[in-house]
Amino acid sequence: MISQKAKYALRALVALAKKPPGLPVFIGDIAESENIPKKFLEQILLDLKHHGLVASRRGKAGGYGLLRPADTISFGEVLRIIDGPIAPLPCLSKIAYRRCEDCAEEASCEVRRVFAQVADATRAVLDRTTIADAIGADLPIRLREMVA
Amino acid sequence: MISQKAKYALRALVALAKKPPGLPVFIGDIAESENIPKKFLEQILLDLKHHGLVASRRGKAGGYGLLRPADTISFGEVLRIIDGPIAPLPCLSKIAYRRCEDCAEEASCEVRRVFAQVADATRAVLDRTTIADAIGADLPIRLREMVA
DNA sequence: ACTTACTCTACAGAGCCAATATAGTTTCAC
DNA sequence: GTGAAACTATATTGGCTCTGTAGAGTAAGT
Repeated sequence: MISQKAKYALRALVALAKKPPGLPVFIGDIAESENIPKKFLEQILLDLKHHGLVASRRGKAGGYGLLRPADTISFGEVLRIIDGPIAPLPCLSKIAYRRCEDCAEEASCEVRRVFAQVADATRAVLDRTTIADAIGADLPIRLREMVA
Repeated sequence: MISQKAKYALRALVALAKKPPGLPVFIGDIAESENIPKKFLEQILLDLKHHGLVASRRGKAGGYGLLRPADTISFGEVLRIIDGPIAPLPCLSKIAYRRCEDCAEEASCEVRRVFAQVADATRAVLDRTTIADAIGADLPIRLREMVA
């Protein structure tokens, strides 16, 4: 299960990507149209800003906008910012690897072997799908590459 | 991330499957060999028993054993018992569907569309892989069927 | 100046997770 | 039958995360 916060973040990015680029959008507008608590969304957008996904302008004509093209922002990147590692086990994470200290040997761990498959399958979707893909009608994503 | 509890449950089932069927195994033995807190493992096995995966015998020559053949117990089934729904969003769960009340229309939700792909890919692995598969060397699982 | 809106820190209630505690109950060996 | 070993069951704990809320502050335009 992804967190509510991650879901909000993705919905907000999708909403931003649908607007003409360049024009900043008010937090309040996104919050209202997407049904997200405004103060909570402020935190989320701030977080995304610190990671370079969006930019903001203050003042009366301020607001938020995408800093990078929508087709360069993957779902996986957003999830990692908001929720942390995508891997189902800490010993399978690429960005935050941690050994399972209760597990004898990693190489022979049957559970790990199976979840490695899950992690690969999940990453195949999340790291290849961008905000732009989500808006376009070209889903479902071809999964053939991951089988190779 | 799956819970520690689910990881313990899977490791315990794998350990049981490695033993000759019919002979009950002590909780204490599994706890020690798998490095699982014994009292915690008691809860977990009890839970699995209530769901019909394992059986127990009390008394001096008691212990736990698999109630069903290892090749009929999938990882997905265990995860659903211990951790609940596998789906990344409540509105994508088959066993515990719940509408996202903050989401306008389900059919047009871009986030949902993407995570439906994730859910399919995840289920393809977890529901096809059994405890017996995990022990055998026949991984990786062929993913071709899910592309079809 | 004044309004609007973004920025940032702090915090709080709820619920979940992992584990422990405690008190039984059953079975079998002897 | 007595006792030890082992399973059964419930309750509780401490810590943590999740989902927000509050409020003071800062910047930009008019």
